[in-house]
Amino acid sequence: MEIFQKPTESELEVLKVLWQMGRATVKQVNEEINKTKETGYTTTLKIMQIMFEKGLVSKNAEGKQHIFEAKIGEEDTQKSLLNRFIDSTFQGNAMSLVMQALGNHHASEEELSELKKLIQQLEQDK
Amino acid sequence: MEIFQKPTESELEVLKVLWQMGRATVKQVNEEINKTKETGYTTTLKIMQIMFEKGLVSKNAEGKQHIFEAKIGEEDTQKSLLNRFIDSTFQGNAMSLVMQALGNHHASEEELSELKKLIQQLEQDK
DNA sequence: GAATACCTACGAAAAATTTCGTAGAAAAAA
DNA sequence: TTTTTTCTACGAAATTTTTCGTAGGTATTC
Repeated sequence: MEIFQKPTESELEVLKVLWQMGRATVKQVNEEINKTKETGYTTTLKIMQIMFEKGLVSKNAEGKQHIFEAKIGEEDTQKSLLNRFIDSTFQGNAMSLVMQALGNHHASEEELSELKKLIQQLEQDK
Repeated sequence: MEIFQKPTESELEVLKVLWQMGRATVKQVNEEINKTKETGYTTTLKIMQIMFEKGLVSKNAEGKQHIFEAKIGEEDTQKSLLNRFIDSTFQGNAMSLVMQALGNHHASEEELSELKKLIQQLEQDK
């Protein structure tokens, strides 16, 4: 993977909104972000402009305003960030991360059985 | 949790060395880091001084040199960073992270059976 | 068509992080 | 005791990221 530059924290927030909404204007993204954290319009705009330069989003003029879309997928991004995180924080030991995540967060029965299914699959693929 | 300030990337590198060695001088830490990435002595020193101010490490004069130790535990730190990561990148969805981590990284049979054991435990604790 | 509202572009300030040069103190060697 | 080596302290430069003010352009309203 590693096809794109690592998004910063702020950029990730923008991406989350775009993934959720599909396409959105700066105004919409900014409003969404402001539900969590007060941020000026031009701040969000600037972040999105930088993201455009980096190729993280696409822009499309529509009348006077621009419609933005994420150019990198949610799963791919998560995968890439996850790998980096495993390396930096868990010394590359993915299993250790899995165990900790399981231990610290409540899993529903459904989730557990889904997980078991995945494990069975992995065992078969040996 | 959330008892300590989030360590930066550089600080995490230092912590990793300290966790591994227990106690170490700046020189030792710097040498260890240099196996991966060229870094000047004073750079590492500065990082460690900042970490001391933040309370992430303790210092102990021993002769002219100082011996450092991590003041925050590896597991606690991992747990805290993991939670933050799950929130920022996986929208708080821990299971989704677990699935991706399992899917992307090869797990040995041992690891898988250990994992199954953990799942059984979780199921019992219902 | 002038005034107003709404957007984007640009640049620079502010903040956070990383890097390193220089000075000076303590120890070791000569 | 002088010289050299080895460390730490301090401060500032460089870099990266975040924030925002101001200018200018396009549409809308009166």
